[in-house]
Amino acid sequence: MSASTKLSTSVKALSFLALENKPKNSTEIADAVGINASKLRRLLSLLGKAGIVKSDSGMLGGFTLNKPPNQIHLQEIYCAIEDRKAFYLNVNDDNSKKNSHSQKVNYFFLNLFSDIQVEIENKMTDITLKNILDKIN
Amino acid sequence: MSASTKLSTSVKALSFLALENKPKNSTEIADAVGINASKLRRLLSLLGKAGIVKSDSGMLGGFTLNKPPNQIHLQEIYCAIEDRKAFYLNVNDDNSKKNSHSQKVNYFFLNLFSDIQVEIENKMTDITLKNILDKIN
DNA sequence: TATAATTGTTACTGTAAGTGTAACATATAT
DNA sequence: ATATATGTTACACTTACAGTAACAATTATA
Repeated sequence: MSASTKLSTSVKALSFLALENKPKNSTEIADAVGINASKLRRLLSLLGKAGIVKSDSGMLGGFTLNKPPNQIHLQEIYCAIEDRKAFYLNVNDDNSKKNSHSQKVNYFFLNLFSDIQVEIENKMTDITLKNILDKIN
Repeated sequence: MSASTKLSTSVKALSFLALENKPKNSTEIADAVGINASKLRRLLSLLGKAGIVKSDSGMLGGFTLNKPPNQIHLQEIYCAIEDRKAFYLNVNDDNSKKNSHSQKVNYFFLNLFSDIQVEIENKMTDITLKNILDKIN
């Protein structure tokens, strides 16, 4: 899954949990979201480690939100599921010697891409799960 | 090659042409940029179709810039080498039924990603090859 | 005209990455 | 005990990608 697909899938799952407001197992969530249950558990496991969802094993187990939707920011969802910076953009610097022209162009783009990433992160920090729920209902 | 790598590779090649200011064949450019010549020709071919470089076959052939560096915008380089919108971000909408919750979340993200893309495009429209050359020298 | 050098495109091969599923150890309520 | 969860690993399958090579078409030059 691409980073952006992971993000939208996570939000689908989280908003489902927000609306249901009781423990839901991976099969139920997977059905609602339209994704394989095993794959979803891998995603929810990451969200759990970040403290966004709570999970319980056993017969009455399942997943629930670990905090209210207005305290869950898009940015933290992204950071939970992706180790790289938001929407990482890369340059090819394999063959560039020190101080070469190639390397300087690389630096230019790394700076540019870094600026873009900061803007994206700022945008995502301003959006909470509650914002999204309000908007789509 | 990822979209962002294609872009930086293209700029490396174009800035090499700008500095040399005479026809250069694919082997020379490829050596300077650190990429396979055949691969580079595929990229330059796209830049040629967009009118950014001029190419000539034959013994005295090669590639030259088709307009001055201050008239070559990052945005048009990107459009030449990539058919999709700048840094396309996708959502998974395979299993979403009409008006379903899933689909609404998809729409939310499509809008968000579209906003981000517009911002990136604006940023790239403001940057010319000459800007880059001035900055890195 | 023959030749050498070049672009533009296609094809191919090996490798890496991604997808979807299954399996199973661990945990827990009844 | 048993049934039902999660969390993680493994695996087969497919897709995508990278790098290279090959070659027709084009063009200057002897």
